[in-house]
Amino acid sequence: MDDSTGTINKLRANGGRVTPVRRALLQILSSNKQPGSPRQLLAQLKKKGFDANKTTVYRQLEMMHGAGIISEINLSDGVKRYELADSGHHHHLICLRCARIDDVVLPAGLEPRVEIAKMIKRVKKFAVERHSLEFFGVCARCRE
Amino acid sequence: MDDSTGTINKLRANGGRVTPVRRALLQILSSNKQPGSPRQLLAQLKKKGFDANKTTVYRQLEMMHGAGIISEINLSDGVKRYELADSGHHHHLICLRCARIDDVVLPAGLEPRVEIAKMIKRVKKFAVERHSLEFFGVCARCRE
DNA sequence: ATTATATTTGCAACTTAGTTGCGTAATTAC
DNA sequence: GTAATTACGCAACTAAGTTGCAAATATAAT
Repeated sequence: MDDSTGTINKLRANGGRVTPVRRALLQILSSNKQPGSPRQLLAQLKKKGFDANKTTVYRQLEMMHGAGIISEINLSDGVKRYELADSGHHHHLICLRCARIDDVVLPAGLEPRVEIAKMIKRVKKFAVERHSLEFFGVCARCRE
Repeated sequence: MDDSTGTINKLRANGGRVTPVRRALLQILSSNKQPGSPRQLLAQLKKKGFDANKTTVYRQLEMMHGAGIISEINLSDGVKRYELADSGHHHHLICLRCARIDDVVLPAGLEPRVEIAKMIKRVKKFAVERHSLEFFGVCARCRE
């Protein structure tokens, strides 16, 4: 009963079957400290002994993303990254030197959700469903 | 003396030569209402009678981006888009139905730059250099 | 437990974005 | 106008991501 039990139930709830590859992928995602690219996740699967195929990984990620189990992150390098969705609403700090990705949770007052969404609806008649906010800069380690 | 004159000077200032392709690209970028992908920009070039090559377009965009003449936008579809940098700091509204991209300028109070950057430096020791904030939702036209 | 059904998987081939090396062409400086 | 340098076009390449289909396997029904 590790961290991935909850997400496995979510899988079942979405009519998905519980296969070894899926179980392993979820376990990997739940133990990863940083969002992983399909390529990295595939490598991690192989390290675990699964001779998985990239097609499978892409399909799993797509399915789990659609089911809201994982969320997708787009940085500037053209590679998608995935992390468990239940890690709470947060944003990312991307280090321009070492490429490390850290999380940051903004205090409610600074979170751009509510007020800005209202203003955009009023001025632009655009209904915001979600936003992405990423910060690029230099991390603590690289600044020393 | 159209809108692209200024950017052509920026080109010269950066040691760049003024070639027909560059002139045309800048003209296209300055008349585009939405950020354009390399593919779109190449198509626009061809429509103007330049039998340009995609390599050239990629190289131009990279160079102009490096020189700060244009800025790069990364959405969720794995395609980079470019717009003139001197259009002022703004964010994008991306319609999930029609894929149209609109701009929005946030009032100073709602702009996540200053306060959040300070807080991130304090708490995470991370020095923010730039941020990207995009809103995904449904545009006015598609909501009717 | 066994079987039937539907989903998942792996493979190979494909598409699209973007890159690299190099010879040719064009711009700028003289 | 000529030389030096930069930009261009082409072809070949890498890497991300997709698609069709046949074989494998998880689930549900017996």
